[in-house]
Amino acid sequence: MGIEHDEQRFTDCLMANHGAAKYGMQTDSRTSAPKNASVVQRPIPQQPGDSGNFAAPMYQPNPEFLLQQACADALRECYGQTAEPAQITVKLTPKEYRGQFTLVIFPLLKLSGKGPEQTAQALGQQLCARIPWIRSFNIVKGFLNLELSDAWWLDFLAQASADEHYGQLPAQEGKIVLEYCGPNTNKPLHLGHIRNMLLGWSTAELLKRAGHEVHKVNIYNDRGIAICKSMAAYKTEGLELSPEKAGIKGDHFVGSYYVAYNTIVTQQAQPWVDQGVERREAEKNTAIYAMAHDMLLKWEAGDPEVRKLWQQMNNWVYEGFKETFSQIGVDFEKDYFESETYLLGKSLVEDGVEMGVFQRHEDGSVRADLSDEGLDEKLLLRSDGSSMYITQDLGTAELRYSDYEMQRSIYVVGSEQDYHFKVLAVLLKRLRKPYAEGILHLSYGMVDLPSGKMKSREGTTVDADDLLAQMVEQARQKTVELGKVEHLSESQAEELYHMLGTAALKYFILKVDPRKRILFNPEESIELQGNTGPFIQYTYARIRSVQRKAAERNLSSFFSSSKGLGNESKVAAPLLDRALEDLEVQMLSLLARYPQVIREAAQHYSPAEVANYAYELAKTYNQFYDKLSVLKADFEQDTALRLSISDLVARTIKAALSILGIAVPERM
RNA sequence: GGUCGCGUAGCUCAGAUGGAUAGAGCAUCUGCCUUCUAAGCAGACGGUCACAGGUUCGAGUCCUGUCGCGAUCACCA
Repeated sequence: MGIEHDEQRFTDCLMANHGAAKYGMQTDSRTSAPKNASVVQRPIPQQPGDSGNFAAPMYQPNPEFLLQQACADALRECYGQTAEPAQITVKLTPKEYRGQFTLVIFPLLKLSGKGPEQTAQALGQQLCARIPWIRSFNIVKGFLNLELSDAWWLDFLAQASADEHYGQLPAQEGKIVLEYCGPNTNKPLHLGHIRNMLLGWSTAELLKRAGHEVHKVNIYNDRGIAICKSMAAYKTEGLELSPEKAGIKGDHFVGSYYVAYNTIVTQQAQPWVDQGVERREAEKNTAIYAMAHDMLLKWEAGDPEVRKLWQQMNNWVYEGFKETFSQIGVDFEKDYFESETYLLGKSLVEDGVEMGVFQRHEDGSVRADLSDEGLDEKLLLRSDGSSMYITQDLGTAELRYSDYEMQRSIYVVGSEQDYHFKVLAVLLKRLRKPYAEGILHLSYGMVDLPSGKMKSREGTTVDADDLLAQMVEQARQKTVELGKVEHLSESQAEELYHMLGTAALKYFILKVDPRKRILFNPEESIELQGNTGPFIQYTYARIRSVQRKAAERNLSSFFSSSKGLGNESKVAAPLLDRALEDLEVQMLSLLARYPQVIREAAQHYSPAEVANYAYELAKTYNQFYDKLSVLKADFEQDTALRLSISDLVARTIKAALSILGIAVPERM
């Protein structure tokens, strides 16, 4: 029996609706392997995307669900009461109690009509008697703690080991387009973009693991007054330099002119300010503002000279961004440019006017009255007919739908734009666009410095390239300090520093709930110990080291991940002539949760949940490693079992971290 | 002012259908490398879960109000 049968079996467990078999495999004793696991034969086809009570069909054993079912049945038999399985609360048992799953009894008292102790006792006995894979139960107050049999856990280990893509959920229907990054092209990327990119990229990966088809796209805000300011400053300073000549990365090069513009405009505006004119108004009187504004108008008119300069400066920026993307490890399937969508946006606004859902005012401006939605009146086209930020987004949405016909569009954009995306969704709905319903703003909190918000005009931003380089350098210092570079070639060492440095940064940012703000203190370096990326990487490297030694000594494991389960006679786990250790069970039950973690994290669009799980896994493994020797266990069998557990831990760590864009080293 | 979001240990964070004694890491202190990688493990210290009511057998979690912080409501993007 191969993998497919195993999958089928557990699908059956979930879908079956009568008989003892529905609770899963049958076993003959608590330490032996399942003897007749393949007896259950009820091929019920599982439709992809068919959710039912589960958002995703799961092939792994899902004890929580099985226990809910079983408890509902037990209630019927003990008290003649019917309860919805979904409404029965099954929780993971806290470590300080015996068992892995806990049935909360309190809500069932109305049904039983008995006290908590009595009800728990009755249900516990009923469950234990009927379900072979429940080994024992104990009652603490109103909580019924259940301990699963060792056979259950060994069977789980057998299946998960055989599954090369453990944790990959079955395919779901409907395409998703996920937009992230969305930079302006007048300055380099900063820490805020880093959070955006990490979140966007890893959410996309997470959704893929949850079975979705995801397309990552970028949108460049490549036109408008901002880039014209850089252009004006560049022209003012003589059009002579280039990134090559100056020896500066393209985006930084262009960004330096944006800074130069601000310096010049401040100087030029000073006389007016001295006379009491407000700074913003004063700046409009300056020569350099006039130049930038003139360029904006010429750009719209298609003036060849302005367009050429614009294209050149943008290209420099794209070259620079490309390098940063590659450093941080993010990618895009397709790029969108505001300059290519704003006209389409304008025409959509005109459509809206014709449909009567938008109003053209006397001054020529077009607005949408959204007051009946609890929003304000929104300006869509200025009185001079030029487009707005929102106009461009309308066009981009339309173009994107013609490219992908996606079911869901996810926009990874900061929470300061919550209002903007509310408006966008309403506008598209008014235009009766089929994709309006699928708009989802994945809103995240901003990154704060101890001094407050980052402001590019005040030069308080943390530059993305600088920060990455700093992290790599920090990893290098730490590694050298620990004396771990001896066996590495120079290029291997460099690769390791990059791996560790970016991991520290990525984990630091991704472990936080996306909705929350992050406080970043440039004075304090990002940790490399404790709850960090390198800690988890270290755990992986540690396991790999054990595995290398095991291979040298020709030690075999219970289940080999690469070979699968082989032929049918080997499907049953070897007999284990002892009970599992607590830490072994703890490790296995944690591993068994992985697919569920993926499913829930994907539902919440929260890579942070994956990050926290990976940490828990690594932390628990280190305890396991400390207390239970793998290679020097008393019996060969213990070594074999622990090698199998270690292997699954390593693979699961690797898989979970890969969702976060974190690579794992073989040694560190 | 309207709307939305957030207040958990000295600091940074977990605690997503309401469940047991609110958990980690950092920092401070104490142990553990002649045995699988000490970027580790074990332990100590540290909490009116902003405040006040309410719902419930049970509230950090749900509801109402108050306070504090932030965002947003532009012919900016």
